[in-house]
This record gives sequence, C-alpha cells and structure tokens, in this order.
Amino acid sequence: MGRQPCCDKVGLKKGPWTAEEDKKLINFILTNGQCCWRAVPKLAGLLRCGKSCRLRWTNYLRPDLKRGLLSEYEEKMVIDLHAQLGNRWSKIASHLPGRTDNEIKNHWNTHIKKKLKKMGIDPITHKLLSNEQTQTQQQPMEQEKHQQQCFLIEHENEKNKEPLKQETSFESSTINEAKEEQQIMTPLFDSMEIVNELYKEEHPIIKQNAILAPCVPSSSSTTTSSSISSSSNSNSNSNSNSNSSNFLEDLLLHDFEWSHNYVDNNNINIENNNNYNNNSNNNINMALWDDEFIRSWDFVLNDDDSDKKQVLDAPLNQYPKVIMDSESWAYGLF
DNA sequence: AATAGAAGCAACCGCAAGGTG
DNA sequence: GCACCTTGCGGTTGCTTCTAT
Repeated sequence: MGRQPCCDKVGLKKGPWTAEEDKKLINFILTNGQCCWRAVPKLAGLLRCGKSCRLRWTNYLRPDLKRGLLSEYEEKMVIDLHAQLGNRWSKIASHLPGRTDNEIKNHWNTHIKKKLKKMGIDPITHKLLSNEQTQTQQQPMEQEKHQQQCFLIEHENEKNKEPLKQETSFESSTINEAKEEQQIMTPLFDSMEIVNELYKEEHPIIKQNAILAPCVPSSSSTTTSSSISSSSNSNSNSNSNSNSSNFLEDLLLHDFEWSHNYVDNNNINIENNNNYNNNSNNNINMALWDDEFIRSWDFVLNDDDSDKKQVLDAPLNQYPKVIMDSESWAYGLF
C-alpha cells in the first residue's frame, strides 16, 4: 500500500511564492491561526499543497523571524551546537530565536563549512583535518592553519585555567540537552574558541544590532536604514492605536507567542545575553507585537491602500533582503 | 557590455515520527 | 498492533544574483 501523497499535485503551483499568495496565506493564518495545513490551501484559496504553505510560513512569513545574515554570535552558536548535535538543524535552530532550520542549514553549507575547511577544520567532525587533506586542499592556507593550530593549543590551555563566562548559560543547557539525547559527537576543541579566531582572520565584524533587528517602542522611531522603514513611518501615523497590542489577540491567534514586554535593546549586549535558550519566554530581540508591527498587520488586512498595490505585483524574492525590525517586516512584504 | 561560472538561498522531495481511531 | 493521516526534518535541487574575465 503506497503512501498517500501530501497533496494532489495536479494543478498545483510550484516554485517561488508571489506576494499575492503570501498575502492570502497571511490573511488566512491571521484570521484562523495555524490549523490543519492540508486544509489551508483550499481554505485560503491557494493553489499550493499544505506542505508548501507550512514551509512558506515557517521559513519566510512568520513574524518572529529575523532577516539578514547570522550575527557573529549566532554563527558561533551554530558551530558549537553543530559540534554537539550534528546536522540536526531544527535542534540547532531551536537555540536561535527567529532563525529557521532551513536558514541555518543554508548558512552552514554556504558560509561556515567553507570557513572551517579553509582553516583546516573538518566541518563534520570539528577536528583538524589530516595533513594530507589539508595539503591538497589548501596549501596557500598553510601558514594560516599553523597559526590556527597554535591558537587552538594555546587556548585549550587557557580554557583549563578559566572557562569563558559568556558560554556558561548556553553551554550548560546545550550540554544537558545533548546528554539527554545521548550526545553523538564530542568536539575535540571548543568550537567557540575556534570561531573566535575564525572571525579574527576573515570575517568582518558586523554590528550586532544591525543584524538582530532591534525593536523599540514606536515612540522612538527606529532607523534601520531601509527605505521601507521610512516609508512606513509616514503611513503609520494615521492609524496609530494605543490599544493595538491586543489587536491580534482579538483575532484569536493562539498559535502565536504573545509578548507584551519590551526590552530596550539598545542596552542589551548580546554577548552577555543568557536568554537564548529561553526563547519562548524572553525573546529579547524581537518584541513582535509592538505598535508599529500591529499597524503593519492592520495594513495587511486592509489592503485597499492603492499606494502599495503596485508593490504587491512583484514576487517577494525580487526584492533585496533588508535588515528587518518588527516594523518593517510587513511593509517589506507589502 | 557580454558571458560564464560561482555563490546564495527559497523551495521541493521523500522519509520518519508521532498521533488517532 | 495496524492503518492512516499530519507534521517535521534533512538532503537536494534549481533559480536568481553576483563576480570575474
């Protein structure tokens, strides 16, 4: 007995999602919440299979997603978690609020893997590659590798003396989890330290608040440098609503995570942040349901704004990725 | 300016796990 | 325990964009 396909593929659309499809999906989930994905396309009027809708929502449309490149700290975490968990991207993603398994997987395959290889580190085992391998793969990098090895040995010794403070919370939780899961791999070196060097060597330092999309109360206008944000500001003044923080709750979106507490991200040093493992309760980087964000949903639902209409006609992926805060999220789409 | 190749990433596919009757 | 269904996961594909020549 063959397995039933997830959907009847005849007549269903594939490939990149259009803005119109996105809008339909968002509208549907806004009004109905996340329910049986198989039924979603039919009810939402989409010629997609449920699987595709779920994927689109979880990987791209979900409001709590961060956009843009992984920050330095996030990348460190990915490497460290990968050393412990292997290719279990969803597990890794669960430690990085706002990031999807797909995103992390892609980033690993396109960026981190290369960097590690370049440094003579096997991205699978997180151990140093053998001399034969590294000689054939990267003779020009020989000197760099030697420096790396020296660094590793040096810091391994330092680590024995004094553990790094910033790692304590994160490591304890991940290690506990890894124990529960009968940890498969044990990295030879502390990958956090490996990556510290990695960044020294070739990765430009990126301001974290530029990547992590800080969210501030609407009274202090956020300047995330995107034209999308600035255009939304002018639009948002007309329908500002002090009660709007309850707007989505009114729509009974039970599957969403309701956050009422702002954290002033300007004062947050992510390096010292121990809340990463607490993402469901203290999502400090994304205060999702701030006024600006709610207004953007308002716009989504009331799409009679002809000014934005023309933007809707082009597929989303034709637009450059921008640094998104919660305000610009929906305006980035619409 | 044109073109080829590389890089990046959204989306697809198939399988497995978990839930339900 | 079985059959069936839905959801989640990880590997892979293929399109778009970028970069080098």
